[in-house]
Amino acid sequence: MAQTSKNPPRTPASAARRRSPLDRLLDPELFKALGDPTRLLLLACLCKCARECAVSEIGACCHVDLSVVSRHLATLERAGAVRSRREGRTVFYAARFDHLTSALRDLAVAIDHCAQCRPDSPGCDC
Amino acid sequence: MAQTSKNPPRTPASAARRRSPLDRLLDPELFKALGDPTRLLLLACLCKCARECAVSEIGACCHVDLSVVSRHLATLERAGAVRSRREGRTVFYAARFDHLTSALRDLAVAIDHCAQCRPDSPGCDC
DNA sequence: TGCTTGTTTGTGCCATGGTGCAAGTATTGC
DNA sequence: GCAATACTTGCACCATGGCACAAACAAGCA
Repeated sequence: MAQTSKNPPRTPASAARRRSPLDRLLDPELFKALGDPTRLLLLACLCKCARECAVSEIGACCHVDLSVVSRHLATLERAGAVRSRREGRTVFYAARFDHLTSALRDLAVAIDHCAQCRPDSPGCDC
Repeated sequence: MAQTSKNPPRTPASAARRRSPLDRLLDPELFKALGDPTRLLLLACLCKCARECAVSEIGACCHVDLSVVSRHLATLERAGAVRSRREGRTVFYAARFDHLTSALRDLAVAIDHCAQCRPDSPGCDC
């Protein structure tokens, strides 16, 4: 079998062609969702509260229109950072702790793996 | 002393007022830098190669102008994801493995901490 | 001093996206 | 049904940002 594919790629071009766990974990949607200060503030509030919070309640933590808060929360939900649940007229949002931490830790593991791979180290799947 | 400040915040509004490790770790600049697909591709290539790569070499891994690659690399460097070093005419970029993984792991730890804090659990600094 | 290579910076174009306001939808209570 | 509450969606405005092209800058070489 191709032993070469078990070593780190020699050039960025060959690295781009090769599939690795990194490609799945470096999710642009998640990082794009976390790239806005207002959204980070909302997410931080949900994490700190560590419970389900209503949209109107969450809106009190920053100075933007409630419609903007609603949109930001929807963006965070699409990215997998929070989940929502409707109860009557109220929609509750909560941080997805497990999903967030595993996404971060899995990525850290994948990056560590790349760092440890050397041209002469077998078993590399970077 | 204020025992209440040692419990999780009860509302998102009070959570926003409170300083916690999360506020420092949820860095918009880092996530904004990681929020673009082209930049993620460049970073992935640098991680997979696990060595210093020249700008022109890195440019071969995606189909955008070299000037765009240069700007993306500068953005990644400002965010702390990569470092650069000039050697003659050539500028070498490399992934900052330790910085990246510690940023991710520290954030995971802070989020975990929030998840475990309960209103009756003392010592909370979320 | 040119000439070449490697990279960055200036500029304009265009798409994306954050925002407020207003209108619409969903659900409950009277 | 009607009004009130809670949230979402439509829309217009504007700032940001990714992009290509061209020019400038940096460094080595003839």
